[in-house]
Amino acid sequence: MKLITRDTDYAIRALCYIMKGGNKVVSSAEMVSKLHIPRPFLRKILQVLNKKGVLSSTKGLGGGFKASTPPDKIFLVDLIEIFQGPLRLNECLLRNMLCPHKKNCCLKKKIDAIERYVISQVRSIRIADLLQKKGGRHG
Amino acid sequence: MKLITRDTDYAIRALCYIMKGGNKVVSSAEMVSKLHIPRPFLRKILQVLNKKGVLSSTKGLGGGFKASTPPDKIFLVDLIEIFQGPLRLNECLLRNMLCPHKKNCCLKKKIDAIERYVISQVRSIRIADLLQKKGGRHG
DNA sequence: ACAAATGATACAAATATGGTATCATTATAC
DNA sequence: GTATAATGATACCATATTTGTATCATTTGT
Repeated sequence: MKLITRDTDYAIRALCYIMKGGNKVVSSAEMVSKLHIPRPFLRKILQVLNKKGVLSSTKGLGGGFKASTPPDKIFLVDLIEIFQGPLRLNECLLRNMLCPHKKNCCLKKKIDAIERYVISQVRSIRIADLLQKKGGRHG
Repeated sequence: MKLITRDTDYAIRALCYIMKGGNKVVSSAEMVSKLHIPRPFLRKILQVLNKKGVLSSTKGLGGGFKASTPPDKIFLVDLIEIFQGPLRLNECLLRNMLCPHKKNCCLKKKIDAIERYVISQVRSIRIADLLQKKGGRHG
């Protein structure tokens, strides 16, 4: 089970790279060569971040991406939800129908509690927290 | 992202069913009809639980499965690991090689902390805890 | 006009999940 | 000892998700 899938991870790396460069416009080509992410895949990810308003893009020669949100306003949970959908540990479903004992299933209750904790944690982690020199994510 | 996959969930249901019946020998056919789990899938799951020593089986007419471990000695984390492998939230891998900044990646550290919490929680949940009349999992 | 960049979108490979199918083996009842 | 009811072993398959690839259109700076 992965809390973070590869696209989310790549998105984090790209955002950190852009932020560390002082949020100047960075082309996908530069990020590909520095971060070693497959080019078409990274481009797709950047386009998603653009559409979601995390990044803004400029086309044409000298174009690229910059952040449209400061790094202390971008939370890990947001990126997870963009690329992986709502963060849920608890998909206790029988086929298509819901479990008939859903209401008072005590396992569900316990997992819900774990889920709430995990969400509260990833909600507290900001891109800004990942920019320290030690412990960076530059490649 | 699912903390518990369907096979783990079915395994829990089967174990609870057996335990609630006082740990008498129960056939897979009975559990299929009572728990509404696809027969070949449940059989496969029961065979795994047998091999792992959680259940013991008897063949032939009147045969079936009973628990070989009391319900307060079977932990959720064990079942998760049997069916889903080691519980890891943190599969921060670049292709096949490890991330070069693994050592002091601060995102990894944060996720590790979350992971430790989740593991401690699922380690604390026993089958016995899921057997209360209210909040049961009988179907 | 050309080149360098992104936008949009469709396709594809690899893996994980959820499930089937079949035949062999064992044990009980008669 | 044979029929039957059960599990054991194992191979196969369908679907969804993840992780990409490929292509062409559009925009912009020189």
